[in-house]
Amino acid sequence: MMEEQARIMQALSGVTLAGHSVQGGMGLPPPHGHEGTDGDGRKQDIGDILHQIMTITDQSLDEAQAKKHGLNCHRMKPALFSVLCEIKEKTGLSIRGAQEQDPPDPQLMRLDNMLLAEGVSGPEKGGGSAAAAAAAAAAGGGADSSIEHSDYRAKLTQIRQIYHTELEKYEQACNEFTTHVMNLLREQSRTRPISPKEIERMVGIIHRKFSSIQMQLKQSTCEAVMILRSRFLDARRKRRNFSKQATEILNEYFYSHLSNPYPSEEAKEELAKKCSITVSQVSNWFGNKRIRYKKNIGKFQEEANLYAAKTAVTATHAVAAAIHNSQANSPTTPNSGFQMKDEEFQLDSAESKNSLLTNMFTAGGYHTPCYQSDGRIQ
DNA sequence: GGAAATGATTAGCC
DNA sequence: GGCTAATCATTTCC
Repeated sequence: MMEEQARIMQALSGVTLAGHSVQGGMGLPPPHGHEGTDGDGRKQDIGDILHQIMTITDQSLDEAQAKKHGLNCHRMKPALFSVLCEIKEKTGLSIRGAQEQDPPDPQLMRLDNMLLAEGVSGPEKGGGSAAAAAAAAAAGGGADSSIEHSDYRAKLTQIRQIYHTELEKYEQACNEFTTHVMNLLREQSRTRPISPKEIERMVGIIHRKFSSIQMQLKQSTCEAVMILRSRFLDARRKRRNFSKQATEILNEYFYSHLSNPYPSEEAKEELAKKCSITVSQVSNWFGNKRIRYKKNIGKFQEEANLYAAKTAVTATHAVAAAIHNSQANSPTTPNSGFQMKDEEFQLDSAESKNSLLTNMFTAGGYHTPCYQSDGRIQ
């Protein structure tokens, strides 16, 4: 009985994956200690070794499989196998697995959260449009910013695509490798003691290895997003002057509301719309304008006059149109008396407006916007 | 190239 | 939160 067990043990230890029994089966000479002492002897030894190797190579797989099958079918094999499993269990080889339930990695959680927030991972919501919109608002509205916005989104979409492609590749590779290793271990479990727990542990190790690769991918993706974001936000400093038309609209409003140059939220929105800029840009503009005007009224006088004249012309046109309409609608109204030359009216109203504005910003003038003690215009 | 103009940012105030 | 005042950074003008 004991003799038989020993024979099986020897056979099992000599069986390799391919099913070839190398040392015990083929009877190769030991590597040291039996070499020939002369040259001819050595040649003979090498020749023998080569011959034996050739024998191994020539040996059919079927034969090896048959041997292996023979061992597996041996009546003592299950008993011996369970004993070996028991011994292995006792040595604590499979205990480690229980301690490898790691808590979620905070670094990984941070990366996941960031990728989710930026719209790289998770369901596609326009490729981080919220971040892009926020950045676009800071960078300034208008056509240019919408170009930058779409540029940002396009680049983010690119990053997203690369990320998902790579992630898919990793997952596929992980699954393939896991399946391969599991099959290998299951196959080997027929010839050596491998418990299901051990296979599970091995799968866990593989998954952890692939997770670390995935983390690197996530880290790289986050870095790419950060670089893209910082580049995009840096564009804020590269300001562009507003269009002439926009500046005119803002100035017109400013000088026509000189006594109270604080547009309401609605007015700001309207101006923003007209000027193709953001509301915050309108606020910035008025903030700058108020302070610069206040600091140097004299310098802005000419500009004030110009816009006052413009406003007057616009108002005149509106009045003229109204009169024209009323005349058209009431044929009894006499035509004479209200027909003024635009040029004359422009001059008159410009002059009157000029004096009005001059008065507004000189001490004692009726419309002088009184600056409060803190400098605010009343 | 330097000065002036201009849009944006920031700290502090209310 | 909106405003002022100071300042920065960039663009425009000469």
